[in-house]
Amino acid sequence: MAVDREHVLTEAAALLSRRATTSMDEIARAAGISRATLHRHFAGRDALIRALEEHGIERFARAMDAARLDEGDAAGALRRLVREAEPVAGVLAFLFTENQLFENGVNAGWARLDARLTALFRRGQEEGDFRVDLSAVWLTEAFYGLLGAGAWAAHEGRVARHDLDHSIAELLLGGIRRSMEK
Amino acid sequence: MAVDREHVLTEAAALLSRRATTSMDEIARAAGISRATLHRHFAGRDALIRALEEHGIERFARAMDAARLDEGDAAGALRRLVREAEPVAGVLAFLFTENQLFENGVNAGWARLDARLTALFRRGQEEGDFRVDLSAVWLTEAFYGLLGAGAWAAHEGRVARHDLDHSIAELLLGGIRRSMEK
Amino acid sequence: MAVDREHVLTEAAALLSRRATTSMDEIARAAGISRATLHRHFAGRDALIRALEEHGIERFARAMDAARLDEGDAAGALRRLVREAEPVAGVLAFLFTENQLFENGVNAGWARLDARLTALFRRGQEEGDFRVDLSAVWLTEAFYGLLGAGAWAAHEGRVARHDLDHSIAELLLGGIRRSMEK
Amino acid sequence: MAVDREHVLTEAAALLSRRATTSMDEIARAAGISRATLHRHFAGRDALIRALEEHGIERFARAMDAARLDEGDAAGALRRLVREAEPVAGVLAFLFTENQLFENGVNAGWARLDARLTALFRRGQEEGDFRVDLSAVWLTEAFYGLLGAGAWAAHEGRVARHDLDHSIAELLLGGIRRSMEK
DNA sequence: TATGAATGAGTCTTCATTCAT
DNA sequence: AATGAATGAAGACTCATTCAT
Repeated sequence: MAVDREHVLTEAAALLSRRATTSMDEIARAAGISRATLHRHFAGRDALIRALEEHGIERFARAMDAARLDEGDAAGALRRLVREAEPVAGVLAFLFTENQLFENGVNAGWARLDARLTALFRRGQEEGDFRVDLSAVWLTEAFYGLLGAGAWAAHEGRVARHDLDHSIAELLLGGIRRSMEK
Repeated sequence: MAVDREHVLTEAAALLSRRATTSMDEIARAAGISRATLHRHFAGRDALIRALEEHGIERFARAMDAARLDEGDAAGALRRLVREAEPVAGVLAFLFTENQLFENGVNAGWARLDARLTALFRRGQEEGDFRVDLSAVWLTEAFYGLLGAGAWAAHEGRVARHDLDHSIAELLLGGIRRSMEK
Repeated sequence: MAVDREHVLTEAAALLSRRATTSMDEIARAAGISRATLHRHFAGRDALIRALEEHGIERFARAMDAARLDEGDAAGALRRLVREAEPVAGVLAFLFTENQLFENGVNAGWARLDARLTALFRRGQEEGDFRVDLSAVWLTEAFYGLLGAGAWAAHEGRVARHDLDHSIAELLLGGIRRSMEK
Repeated sequence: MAVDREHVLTEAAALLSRRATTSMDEIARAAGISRATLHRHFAGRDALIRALEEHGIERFARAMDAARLDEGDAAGALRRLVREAEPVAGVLAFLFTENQLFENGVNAGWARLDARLTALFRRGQEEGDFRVDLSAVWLTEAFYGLLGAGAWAAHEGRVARHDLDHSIAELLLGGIRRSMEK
């Protein structure tokens, strides 16, 4: 009965994104294996988190690919990205708060993804679709923040998972205010 | 009365917001007192976090008062709230992440603050200023998410602290898209 | 199954009987295991003492069984009991001193053993062998007291362990005074 | 409001004889003073216990004096001693179990009192009143053991304090067995 | 390969004691 | 003289990790 790394990572992400101090024991139990086995598959706690990070990067990269960021107008691309990235929101939220990793700049993968996202916002600005008084870098951060808030709200049952894409994308694109032209 | 609880809590908030596993020793040292003294003032780690929660609630409540949420139009009130709440953003973000507390529903204080915030959004919708396709509850969550993202971005130096209020409030109110009427 | 709970308890009893403040570390070392392992087997100091109590109860109960309290005359039964119970005397003495446990009335096991002992004394009284001006309850307490004193005296080298049974049983049965009939 | 050392010692004895690990804080509170004040009057925990020891020695010595051990037959003297010593039983019991002191032989006072007690038993043996198959040293230990058991039984309400002298003295002198000549 | 058992390292917590008022 | 406050030292406890089966 080979252990399914993917499964373990998913469980780990679910737990760690809710409580950064979740113990190896809790993770192992949630994955249905023993602590020792968990250690056989991931050299240690750090390695597990590293793997989680890589897992998140990969899934987020896939979401970006699937969203075809370069096609059509920036707003449409952003909408597609929200839809594709939403399932990864939990992991992203964890990695977002797991600041040590970021501080160490351990993983160049993130920088690349951040860059792609920032590029999307910049394209929107250059094409005249997005406002320019909000920096593309800030919009990148805000994207993560809203995605995390959405994941959390859905998890807590405050927002219907069905509405999530719309809730996030529309807020991000149009803001709260009722706009005149509508 | 040499030890200032307020001071200790501020230091603790600063450290814990960045790393949830900060040890009691580190917190004590940052506050300029001994571990034993820290324990004299807060019965234990849990008690400290609980106190931090109460502290955050109180400061956020004060920010709400200072923002005079009921005066003027909802958008203006929201702008004022962002400005007043920004200094508390770090603590709020930590408490949000450290959600064990929330799960236990320990503190009714939060519910009350959430309600005030939701009421503001609802007022905006009723007065025709805010769009109604995004639920007031979701906007409440999104507010926290953006506030947290802003605090983090500023801490990481990706957004100038000086721009923070504007960045958060404008994104929240107007969204990314360049609106026609401007 | 390398660690033998029985062995650990025996060592713990030996140490704690002599010094109630013996540290977990000392106990662990005496048992030949690490502190962490000690904690793995006994959830904490309290749990260890609780286990010690159960252990003492069990051993004392076995001593009672072995002494066949109901057979022959009460005096003979008492002599047999002293002989069988003597090895447990140390633990019993500790548990008696460490009376927080008793105050909480945690363990009904004791009550049952006390009752058996009291019943023995009562039988002796009813059969005309034991005096009736000393209550059976008091004799029960006195039994423990003398057993403890004996264990202590032997440990301190003031009484030869070889004489212990005789010293305790004879004092209990016949008292100090030289009796006429002998 | 000068602190009454005697009062503090009495409270300390009461607590420590029930639980050897009673903290300085508990003792201070029981005595109605602060921890700091307790430390002003007794240089430290050890000093307090030392003082307690001396206090116990003194009171026990007085009890011996009052019992006039050398007068009349040994049995009568023993009866008087039990009566006089009974109020000190609690302290004695504590000091009896507080073995470290004994092991260190810190206090020659005890040795002297022990010697007086042993001498009484020896006198009884020499005068033909006490049996000689139980060593005087053992009888000394047994005396403490029974006194302690009595104090405890009375405290627990298992023996009426009124019966205590008789219960202890009679058991010690005559044992359990109904003697023929009575 | 998988795991129950064991442990070193480090954190939390408490206590006796000292200090400043 | 008395005490609230502060702390060093020491013990309890937990966790990530390793070992032996």
